[in-house]
Amino acid sequence: DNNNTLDALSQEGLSEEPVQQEIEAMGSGGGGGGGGGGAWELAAMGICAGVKTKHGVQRRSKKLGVKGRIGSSSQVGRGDDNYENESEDDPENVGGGGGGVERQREHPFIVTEPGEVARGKKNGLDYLFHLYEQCRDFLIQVQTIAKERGEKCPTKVTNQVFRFAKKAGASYINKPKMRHYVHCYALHCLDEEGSNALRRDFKERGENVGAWRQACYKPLVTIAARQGWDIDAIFNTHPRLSIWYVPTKLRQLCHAERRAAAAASTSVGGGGGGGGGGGGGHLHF
Amino acid sequence: DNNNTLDALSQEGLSEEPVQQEIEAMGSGGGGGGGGGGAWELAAMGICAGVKTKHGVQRRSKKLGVKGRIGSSSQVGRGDDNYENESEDDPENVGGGGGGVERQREHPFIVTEPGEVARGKKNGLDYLFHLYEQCRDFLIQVQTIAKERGEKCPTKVTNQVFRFAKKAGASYINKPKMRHYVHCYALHCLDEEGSNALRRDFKERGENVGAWRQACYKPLVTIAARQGWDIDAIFNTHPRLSIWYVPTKLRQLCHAERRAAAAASTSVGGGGGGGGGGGGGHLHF
DNA sequence: AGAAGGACCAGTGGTCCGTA
DNA sequence: AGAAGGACCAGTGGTCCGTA
Repeated sequence: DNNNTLDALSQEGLSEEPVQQEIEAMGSGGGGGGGGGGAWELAAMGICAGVKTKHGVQRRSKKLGVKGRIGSSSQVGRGDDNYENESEDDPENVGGGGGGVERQREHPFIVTEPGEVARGKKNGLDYLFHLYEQCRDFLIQVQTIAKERGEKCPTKVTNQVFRFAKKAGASYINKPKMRHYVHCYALHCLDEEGSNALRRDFKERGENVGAWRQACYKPLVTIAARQGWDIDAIFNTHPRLSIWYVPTKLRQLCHAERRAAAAASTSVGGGGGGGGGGGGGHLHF
Repeated sequence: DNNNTLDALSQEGLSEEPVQQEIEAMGSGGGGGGGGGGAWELAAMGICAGVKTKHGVQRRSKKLGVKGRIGSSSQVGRGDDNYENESEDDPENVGGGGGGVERQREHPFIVTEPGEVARGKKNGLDYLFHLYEQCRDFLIQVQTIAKERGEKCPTKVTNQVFRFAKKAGASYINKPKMRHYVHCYALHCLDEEGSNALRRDFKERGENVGAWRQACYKPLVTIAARQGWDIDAIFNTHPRLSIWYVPTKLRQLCHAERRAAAAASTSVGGGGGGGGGGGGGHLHF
């Protein structure tokens, strides 16, 4: 259990000070939750904020060689987080540039068994799945604020939620990453046993994260087959999964496999009915 | 009943030939339906297409003095409905222009009693509400196609549905109009008796459509008050209303009135609990 | 003045590809 | 080579305002 704490703190080198302002605006929200959490929660919620960040200084002064975006830059919002003090047309900033301050990124994921802590500059899969739970918490907070203000209330993890997470200091959460692994989290939600088995198998065989990620599709398609191929219903029915958009590729795989199954059953007997299923598999990934 | 047919045909002067292609791509879809329809349906579905349009000729050759849009114009989609043969930079088309071909619009709405047919170059409110039912039909068709193709399936009347309606020949359906009167349709769905009474009242007093439209907000807020102020739940719970986005202004009015009611009950007794309600009204439109 | 709707705009879902 | 994520882009929700 102490290991968990250590691992959580290994993230600390990348976390920013949480922006309290938005958090203050809302009631508690969180509530429910269920299992997990613990040390994760502490690091995530910025409660470890007392610990100084190693690279903390330069973070805000970077500028990252931004290319001139079209539009936007008008509405400033109520946040005071806008630091646009340099003229956009300053010829010194255009083109080459890049002051040399190295970009910070999250450590890459490795395939870990359930409960296993990643060593070195790596993150484990328990941590990955924990990020999804954190996003859920952020969504609940956004929903609470929206209801209080009588505004439209998101039912999914939207851009607005990612923005909120970032403002709350969870700079390690971003849309491309979360979308990339949604189906892995889905398998974890829908068949934790199966998900765990897959993790052990891929770890044992020394496969990388990309291979494990790819392998998560197939069992999901099998689950969908058992439930009438309705992957949207499967997501929407599950309390923790319902807040995530069904990934395009998973939807396509389910559709392709449904077609293949239908064609097979037609060319063989023609019986038609639903039920049963399972069997071979015509998946071409 | 014959009058209905006549009135439906009065729309015919503005309807375009339906584009069958997309319609062929899908199964029947429609189904359910319930009440109304009849002659409306015929005109709407383009079954009267045999009747020639008076202004049919110039329709497609207009060009309407389009200002140069940014972006788009790239992806052509699978439709063959793209008639971009004139160079965008043709100096003769830029600026002044306008060949003189007059723009066609739908006749304006007037306040009519239930069952009453609008005379002259006007449309009645039964026709307005019928447009909402038509949009529902178009949505169901879009959903059917999406499911067949294994694509994301809209639950609301989206831009995609409006585009589909237009391609299917229902050029008289457009987003700004439908959004403008959503709350009027909502009242019609949620309290048809009340809606009918309001129509009779406003007709009798010779009020115009804008005044009637404004007056539709208040009874809706009263309904919301009775149901715990959750206007989203009220929309989503109703089978025909659930496909429409809650109008911003209606949401704001419900929120403002909820605040006012809460403040009043606090300053008087402090009792707190939900229930009852009704009473005075602090609405400032 | 009253009303219909083309056209615009800020912010979305989705993910590529320059980066480390 | 494998992976994280800034940044982009087509199409969305929302509605203003030039038009009739």
